[in-house]
Amino acid sequence: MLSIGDLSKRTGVKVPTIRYYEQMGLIEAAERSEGNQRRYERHDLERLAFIRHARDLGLDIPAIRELIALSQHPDLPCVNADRIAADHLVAVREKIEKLKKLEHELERIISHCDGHSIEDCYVIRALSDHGLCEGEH
Amino acid sequence: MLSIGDLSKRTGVKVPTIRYYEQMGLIEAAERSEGNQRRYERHDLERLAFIRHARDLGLDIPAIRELIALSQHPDLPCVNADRIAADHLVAVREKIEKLKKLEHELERIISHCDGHSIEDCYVIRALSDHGLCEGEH
DNA sequence: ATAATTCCTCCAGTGACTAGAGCTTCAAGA
DNA sequence: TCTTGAAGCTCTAGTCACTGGAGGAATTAT
Repeated sequence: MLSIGDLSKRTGVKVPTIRYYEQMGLIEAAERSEGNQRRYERHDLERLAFIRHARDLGLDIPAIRELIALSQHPDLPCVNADRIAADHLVAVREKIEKLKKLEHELERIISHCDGHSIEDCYVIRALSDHGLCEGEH
Repeated sequence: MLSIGDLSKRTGVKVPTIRYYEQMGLIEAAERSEGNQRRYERHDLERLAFIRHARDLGLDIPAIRELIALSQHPDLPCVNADRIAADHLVAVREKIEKLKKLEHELERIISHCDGHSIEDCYVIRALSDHGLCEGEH
């Protein structure tokens, strides 16, 4: 039997976050001690590790809820789980593309600036005048 | 003289967002018509375009506030403006790196799944067992 | 003159936590 | 057994950059 603090230390998930996950329905409401404190078992440790891992991969809470629901029906086909992961991969790739464009644009703006006065500052000028940009954004 | 709706159409910034920027001190409180409606001029159009552009580049509101303040002192050296842009570039690069790791991990997880039942689903198994991961995350 | 559109302010919601107030329970040492 | 300090409890509010809606006033078009 683990206290919420023990569970937190073992998983690296902060105490308030565990309570938040309970509230969001990702973790079942834990049993309570006589004094109303949450008590957890191995089962909860695994569930929380699953959630943590999914969050680290950037999945949002509705997606995690769905994955948990799916994982409780071992006999179903796993296309839905695969779809969630694949959709997320697409979203991650889109974000990378956007950020690469930003990176490129920022590099260009910074490298054009000679570091003298604000008056001639390419950073400021580029922001003021979209015409100085290369890509569309 | 432009209404807030005109300004919105010309800049692509939504009406409530313009009011929000005013509240955040990025735009000066506009003059008002007799009936208390905001009236803008070319000056405001430029300011809003500047803000929009900076937001598109991913700069946050405090950074934009600082850039605006700097831009109003043309005689100052522009190292501070350059620093804001450079710091942001570093942050963008870090985000890209993180997302690339995620992309890689998701690709691996998805490609390992044979698409049969949840019981054997690699997506679910990988989430349950961090030991199946390659990188640290 | 009337109708349709746009504007106003104020308040609440988004996602995924995080922090604090004020109180209760637990665990360890004296 | 008593005490004390840490950890737990609930509830509320704050984060960031908006976004949306209610309810009412002003403006514009017909």
